[in-house]
Amino acid sequence: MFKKILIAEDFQDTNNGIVNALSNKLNISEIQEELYCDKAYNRIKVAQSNKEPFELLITDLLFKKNHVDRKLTSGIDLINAIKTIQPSIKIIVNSMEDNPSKIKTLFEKQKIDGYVCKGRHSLDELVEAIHEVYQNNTYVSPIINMVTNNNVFVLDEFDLSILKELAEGLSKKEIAIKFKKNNISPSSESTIDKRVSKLFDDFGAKNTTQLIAILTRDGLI
Amino acid sequence: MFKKILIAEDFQDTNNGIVNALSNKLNISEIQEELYCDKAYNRIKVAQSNKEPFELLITDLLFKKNHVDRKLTSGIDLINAIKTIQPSIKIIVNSMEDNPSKIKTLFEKQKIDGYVCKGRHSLDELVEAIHEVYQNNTYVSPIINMVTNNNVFVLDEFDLSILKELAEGLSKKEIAIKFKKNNISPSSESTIDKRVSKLFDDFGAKNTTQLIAILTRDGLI
DNA sequence: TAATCCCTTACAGATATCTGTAAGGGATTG
DNA sequence: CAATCCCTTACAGATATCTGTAAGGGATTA
Repeated sequence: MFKKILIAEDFQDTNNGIVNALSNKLNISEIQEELYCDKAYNRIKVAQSNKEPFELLITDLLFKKNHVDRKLTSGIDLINAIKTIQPSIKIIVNSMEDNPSKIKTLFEKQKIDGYVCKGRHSLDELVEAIHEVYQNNTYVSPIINMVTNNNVFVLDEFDLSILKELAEGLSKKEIAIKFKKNNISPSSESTIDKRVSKLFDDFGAKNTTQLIAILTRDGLI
Repeated sequence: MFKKILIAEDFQDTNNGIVNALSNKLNISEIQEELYCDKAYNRIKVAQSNKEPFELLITDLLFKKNHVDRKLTSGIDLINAIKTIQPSIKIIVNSMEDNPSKIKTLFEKQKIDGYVCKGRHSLDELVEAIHEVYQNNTYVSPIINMVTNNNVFVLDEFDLSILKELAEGLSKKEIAIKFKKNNISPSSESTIDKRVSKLFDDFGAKNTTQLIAILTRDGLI
C-alpha cells in the first residue's frame, strides 16, 4: 500500500472526514493534508527535494477564494503544476463534479488515475479507488457512467466557444468577427446562427437567453 | 451541553468529518447521522414519540438526487417538516451557500438558530455555533457579513420575477402580458425594459444574455 | 401651493435575433 | 461518374432588443 499521501481539500469538515476514514481503513504510515493548492504544491516539492516524495495526491477541484493570495486556484492548476515536477505521482480527484465529459478531460489532459464523485458512498469509493490506483489501475465512481448514458447532447469545442462568447455578452456578429480574426472556422454569422438554433432544439430553449440560463445552471459553460 | 443531536448531510466524507470532530471536541452523549432528509425526519419523529427527542439538528441544504425516491428533497423541506412536529428543536444549517440574502431568509422563514458556511474553518465554527445556540443565541459564519457589505446591488422581488421569466425564455412583451394577467404592477413592456437596462449597469452586462449568465452563475436566480 | 423627484408609460429608431430559403462545395455512397 | 448528404454561407423578412426622449401622475419637500 501507499506509504505517503497528501490530501488537498479546502472544506475543513470534508478534509477531516477523509483523513479520519483513511487512517482507520487503510494502513498508510503518513497522511498529510492541506487546505490550499499553493501549500499542497510546496509540500510536494519539498518532499521530493528531500528524497521522501509523496506517492499519491487526493485533491478536490474547487477551492474557495478568500483574502489569501493564490497562484494555483483550482485542482486542475495544482495537478498541472505537480505533473511538471513529479510526473510519476498518482492522482485521485475527489470532487462533486458529475459532468462525464469534464471528468473524461481530467483523465485525458491531466492524466489523473482515479475520479471519485462526492456523495453518499464517496468514502468507500475513495478507499476502493486507492486500492485500484495502487495496482496501477484507474478508478471512476460508478454513478458517472450512468450519467454518461443520459447525456445525449454533447457540446463540441465549437459550440462551447460560441456559448462562452454569448455568455460574455457578445452579439453573433461580434462573435463572427472575432472568429475570423482568430482564424476559427467556420466563422460566418449565418453558421453561428444555425448552430445556436440547433442548440435551442437540443436543450429545449426558446431563445439565447434561456439557452445560456440552462447551460450555466448545469455548469456546462 | 446538548445531549442528543442529529446530523443530516449526504456527502459521506463531510458527514464523517462532522461526526468525528464533534465527538472529539464536545461532550455530547448521542450523535446520530443520516444521509437522506426523509430518514432524518423519521428519526426525529420516532425519537419524539419515544419521549427521547433530539435537541439539535445540524443539516446541509442540498441533498443529491439518486435512484431513491424522496419526499423531502432539500434542507429547507426537512426544516419545514420538522418544525411542524417539533417547533422547539434547535437547528444549525451547515452548507456552502454564501448568498447573504438567502441565509437571511433561513433565519426569517425557517427560524433557524445558526448558519455555518462550509470552508476552511467550518468545523471550528460549527463547534462555536453549537455553544452559542445552546445558550439560546444565534450564530452566523463571520465570512457572511463581509460578503453582505460587498453585495451592493440587491434584487427586489419585481426584478427577480422579471429575471426568472427571462431565464425561462419569455420575451419582454410576453412578460408584460403575463404580469397584466396576474395583476403584477408595474406591467408595461417599457418599464420592464427600463428595469432590465438598469440591471445591465448594476451588474456590468452588455445585454440580457450576459445578465442572465452572470446571475445564474452566482446562483441569484 | 408650488417645485421637485421618482416611477410608470408611450413611442420611435437603430440593432440584433430568429427563421426561413437557397446556392455552392466537399465528402460519401451507389 | 452521378447522386446524395452535410456543412457553410448569403440573404431576406418578421420579431425582439436596446436606448433615447418625453409626457403624466403620485409622493415628498420647501
